[in-house]
This record gives sequence, structure tokens and C-alpha cells, in this order.
Amino acid sequence: MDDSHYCDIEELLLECGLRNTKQKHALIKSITSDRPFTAQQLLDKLGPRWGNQSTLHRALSQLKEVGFLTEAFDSHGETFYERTDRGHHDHLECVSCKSYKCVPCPNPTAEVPKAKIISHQLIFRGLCLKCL
Amino acid sequence: MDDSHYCDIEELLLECGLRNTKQKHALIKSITSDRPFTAQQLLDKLGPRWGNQSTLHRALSQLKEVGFLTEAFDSHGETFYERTDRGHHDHLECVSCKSYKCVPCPNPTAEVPKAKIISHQLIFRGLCLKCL
DNA sequence: TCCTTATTGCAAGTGACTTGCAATAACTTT
DNA sequence: AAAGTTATTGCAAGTCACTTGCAATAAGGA
Repeated sequence: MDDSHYCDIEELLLECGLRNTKQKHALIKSITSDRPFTAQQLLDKLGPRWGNQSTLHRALSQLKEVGFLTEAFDSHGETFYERTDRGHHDHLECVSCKSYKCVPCPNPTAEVPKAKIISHQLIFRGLCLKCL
Repeated sequence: MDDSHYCDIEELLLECGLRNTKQKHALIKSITSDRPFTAQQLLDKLGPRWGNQSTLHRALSQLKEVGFLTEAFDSHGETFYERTDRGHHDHLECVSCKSYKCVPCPNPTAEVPKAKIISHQLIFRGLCLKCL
């Protein structure tokens, strides 16, 4: 991920037709990790500077609507968000450290017969590199 | 799915160390579909005969614990249950009719590098045969 | 039949959002 | 820069899908 992507948050918001408020600015600025994150993790990270969770949820769904964020779920149904500009990939949920990380996509689509596939979502359960 | 699997619910419950109550009996008897189902769908199906949803949820998680049922999630995070004895497969969520059906597994596991994979969960989004 | 313990129903509680609403703050227009 | 318009925010309350506490009940064993 190139740093330039983070440079002009104002521009990003403008292009998406969203207002450049200090809340959205702080939110977008805080999304620096390569990992998918939960709303709660973000709330903890933003801390007392933020406070209101309804604003956070509203912002997250707006950013999802405009295509800046994507939603994914782990094998327990927990919601994760991540930047769309990272491109398609899948996820590995570590049964040991409970992390939820990105892994390259093995392109499973072609093998499903007789139905038109638009997209997929693949979650691996296993041991990540650190826990191996 | 062979009919014999449904024949002795009493025996199944006994083997699992669960009591043969009329609620669990009705619940298991009603799981005849080849499709994954939600708790709500089951509650609707069982109807006034049943009534109490906490009993249903308790039964579902017991049946999951003993391995009779498996849990899965669609791309919106909704919980589905299905019989474990159907063996491993993946799912197709139809964007048109909103159904959530079983499809054969394309075995994507092998292609993920450098991590120990235990299992996976793959959801395709697309058009099912009926909607194609 | 008695007894022990799982199971049930009801009500209340949770977690993770979602919504209504009045106050506020951003962009637009003048 | 002032005024106007409308998105956005914070707070409180509501919703959805379960989950839990608890007293009453019912299974299966002694």
C-alpha cells in the first residue's frame, strides 16, 4: 500500500460526495493496517477522541456504499471491514491467535458447474505463519 | 440422503446424550430439506406447535455441539444450519432469488501457501440454475 | 414410585448495530 | 463575509438475533 493513497482524505471524501468532517477524517486516517478490522477495534483505536458509535457505524456504511471499504465475515459471523483498493483476496482465520489475515486468492470460481458466479468469499481456518 | 437416517430420532438423541423430548423430536423431524436453514425459518415451519425461540436456539446449539448440525454464514453474516451428514460442500447465494444452496467444493485449500489449513468456508455469489 | 438432573417457558439481558430527532457544522449561494 | 441549504453528528431509544437466569416440568435411571 502506497502512502499517497492516504494523502488527500479531503479529496477522497469530496469525490465520494461526502463531507469532510473531522470524524470521517480521523476515521479514514486511522485505517492504516493491512488487516481487516472490526467496528469495535476501530472504536477502541479512535478512543475518547471519537466516542459515538452510531456515527462510526454510519460512516462505515457510507464508506462501504461508495466503494472505499468492503465488508467480510469470519467463520463466527463477525463483521470485518477493509479497504477495497487492496484488490481481491481471501482470508485466513487463525485458530490459535484468532487473527483474521489476508491471503492470496486460489481462484476457486472456475470449478463450480452450471451456475453463473459473480464473486466469492473464502475463509480458511487454520494456523497462520506466526503460530505454525 | 437416505430415509433411514430419519427413522430413529430417539436413538440419535440417546447416542448424543440428549433427552428425547417432543420439542427436540419435532425439531429434528422437521429438518428434511437439502438446504441450509435459518433459526427463523425453522421457527416459522414448526409454527404454533413450538412457540419458544430460546428452546429452539438451545436445541440448535446442542445439536451443533454433538456434531449433528453445522453452522454457516452467508455473505451478509446471516446464520444458517445444516445436517453434518451431508458431508463437506460449499454454498451458492443467489443474488436474484436470494436462496442459499449447496454446491460441490472445488477444493481450494491446496493453493494457499505457507500456512496450515484445517478447513475452509466458501460462499459463491451469483445466479443459481433456476435464475440463470 | 421416587429421585436426580436435563429441558422447557417465560422474562429479562446482550451485542452489534440502526433509527428518530433536534442541534450543529459543511459546502453553496449570494 | 453573511445567509441559506442540507449533510452529519450525538444522544436516546429501538431492533434483531440470539443468550441467560430461574422456577416449573418432565425424562430416564434406581
